[in-house]
Amino acid sequence: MRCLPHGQPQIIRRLLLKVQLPDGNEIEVADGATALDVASSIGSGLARAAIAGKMTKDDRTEIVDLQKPLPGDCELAILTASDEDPDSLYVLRHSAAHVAAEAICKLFPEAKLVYGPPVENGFYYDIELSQSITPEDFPRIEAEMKRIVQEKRPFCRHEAPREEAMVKLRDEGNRYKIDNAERAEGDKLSFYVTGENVGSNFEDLCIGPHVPSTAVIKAFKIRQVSRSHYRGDVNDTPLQRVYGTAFFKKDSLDAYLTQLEEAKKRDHRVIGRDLGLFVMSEQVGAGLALWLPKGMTVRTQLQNYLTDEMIKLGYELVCTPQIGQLGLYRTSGHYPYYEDSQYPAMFESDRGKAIQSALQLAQRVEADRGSERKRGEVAVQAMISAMRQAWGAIEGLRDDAPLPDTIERLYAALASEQGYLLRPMNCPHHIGVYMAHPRSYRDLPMRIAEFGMVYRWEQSGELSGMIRVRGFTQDDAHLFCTPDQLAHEVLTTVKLSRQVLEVLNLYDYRVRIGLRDLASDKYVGSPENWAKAEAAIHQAAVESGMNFSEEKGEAAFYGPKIDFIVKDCIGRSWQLGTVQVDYNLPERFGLSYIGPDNAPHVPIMIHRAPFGSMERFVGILIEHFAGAFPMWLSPVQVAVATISEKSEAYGRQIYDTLKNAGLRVELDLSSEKIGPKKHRLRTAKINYILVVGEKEAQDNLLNVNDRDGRTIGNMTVGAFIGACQQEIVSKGDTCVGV
RNA sequence: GCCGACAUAGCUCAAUGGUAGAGCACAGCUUUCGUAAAGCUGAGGUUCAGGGUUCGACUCCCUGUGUCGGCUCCA
Repeated sequence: MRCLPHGQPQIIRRLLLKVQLPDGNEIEVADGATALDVASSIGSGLARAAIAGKMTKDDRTEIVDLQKPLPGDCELAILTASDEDPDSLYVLRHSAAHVAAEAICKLFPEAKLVYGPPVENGFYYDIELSQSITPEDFPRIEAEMKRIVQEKRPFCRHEAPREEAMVKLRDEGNRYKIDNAERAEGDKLSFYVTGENVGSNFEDLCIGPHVPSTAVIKAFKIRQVSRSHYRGDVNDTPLQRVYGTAFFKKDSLDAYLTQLEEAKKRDHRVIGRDLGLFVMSEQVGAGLALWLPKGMTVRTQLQNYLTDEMIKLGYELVCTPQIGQLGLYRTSGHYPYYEDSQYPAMFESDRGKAIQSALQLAQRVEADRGSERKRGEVAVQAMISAMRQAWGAIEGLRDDAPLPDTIERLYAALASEQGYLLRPMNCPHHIGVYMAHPRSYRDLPMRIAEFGMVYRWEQSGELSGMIRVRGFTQDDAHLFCTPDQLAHEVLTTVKLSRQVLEVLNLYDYRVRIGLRDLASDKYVGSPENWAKAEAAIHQAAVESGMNFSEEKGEAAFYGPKIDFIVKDCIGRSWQLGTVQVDYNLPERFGLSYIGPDNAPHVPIMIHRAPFGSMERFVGILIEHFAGAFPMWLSPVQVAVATISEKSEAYGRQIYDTLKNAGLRVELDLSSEKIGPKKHRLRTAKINYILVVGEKEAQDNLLNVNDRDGRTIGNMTVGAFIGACQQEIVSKGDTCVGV
């Protein structure tokens, strides 16, 4: 028994901690025990495999170092060196980031470390370094990392009181670390040394946790280097961001890298070109897709499907133009608030065009400094005086005013100029449809739909194939309803959105409720309206039974929304379908219906687009199916390939029969051998390839092959057509077989 | 928009300041072929556009356009 200094027997208040394990068992360990102690008490094998603990106490879960004493009774899971466990990988990759940073610092002594977190599929480290790191440097970095790993150095945590630590950081003089430390919470700061030798081994300010030793980091790869800015601020210091990944096992790394290679082959930009689905033309303009006939076939099938479903649900189709008067968008709030995100307005009068030009010049000059700015200001003044001579003075505009005032006056002058805007959204036009007649509550809900093309001036760096474009087609509809009808209509639209994803086998989506950010001023409408709209959206999400996350600041400017988000083949997330509840635009446009009380009421609008954008949706779909569309969507469903010229007549006869049966069919009479012919047709992702030669002609049969290389067998034409029709109706089942 | 890289035949890529080339695809011919690539021949180029340096530019410099990877943004 330990004794107190006074020699009195110690009264032991607490000897044991209760630790609940994932299997439900509870074990007791000594006070001060660590996750490693718990692992050891369960088994030495587990202790060897352990890399961290996942501890829950007071409903808070955190991942902790193996060596950290447990704070009291808790739940604890031991994280082991498993590539299957995202938590284990998270810790591993955090540690790998430290090793990468050490390697980079050794090779580039000038490098200043900024921030190096684990991310979804690996880690990155932001570094300030004037010299560019290039892919040619990656093998050197990896070799240096390998050396560090082979030294089997432990990760050792050190804590210091905040003030003491800050002194040390200031001595080091790395502004980023000082900044990070200042933003860290708590009265202590922690550091991790990669090794046992404080002072000589690599050390980084870090909250942890880390794996016990570099030896655990068995498989890693530096993959990419790119640019970023400190704290994401483009005006702050430019940094180099080195991306890497790490796994516990080499096989897992290899599998991951192979998967990335495979994913690249699914890229819709490559498949879209190879299969002749769409092109992007430099002559037409960035972000403006040209749908080729085969791509348009896919799109038309999707549109027909959705249209049929909408008609069943009581929607009606409308068609509206792609531009509209500026006044419309002033009322809606799109113009000039979102001016930067729109194609420039087309002003009608010379005066309007001149003011627009002067404003654009003034805005550009405002960003300049020094003599360049002085020259610019002179040019702006010259434009203004020329305008005065031509059309008279612009109200409030003085020659000697500072540039910001001039910009404000030009803006004000532009506000009364007439012109047109390429529409960024369809809703104002659909509101025009609503306003075509007086409406009664008996007309509601009114559901109007249009595959409407809209144009947005996306930043040039954002454009990406069909997935992020400047001109796109929304499968847009607007529902106008009474408050009583709202909940039911929102729920129905949510169901429709899920239905279209799932009919295409797209189950891997997440649902996000976008709410208003109270701190932002980008929203229109009253807090009461917002509260009602957000409640309606929330209720629909709950009733639909989906898992969802709620995110502030993701609402549309007129209302909250439910977004369906999917990933492309290289892991980027994109919004597809959306459902939005809007109390505000009806108010802004003064919409009304006559209620049963014979008084006017303001309807509520629902904006919804299950595909979102046809361009983006088809892009994602190309990647999802790797170009091998289910038969109902395929641009070419069947190919007839003749063995030789001797079978040409029979081939033509089969082709005509299939075409008359409504199948999309291609005839290949070329003089190649059947091997290369099949190869070409399979590469074109045609669902079924019918080989026809003298034998088939004699027996009046088809030799049916699929695009995966399987020979299905011989069938009669009638049986084949029947199976195809069945497969088309099923929207995804395989029905052709013998 | 910012940072960086890139732009050569339809596609993938060569050509280091001195006559722009290959494979695949395409066209013609030969072959009439039985299930993952037959042979020969041919055509195809304002080397993204415009300007500059140079005796001479695909190559070096500037500007613009576009593409890619990030950042930032996405009503």
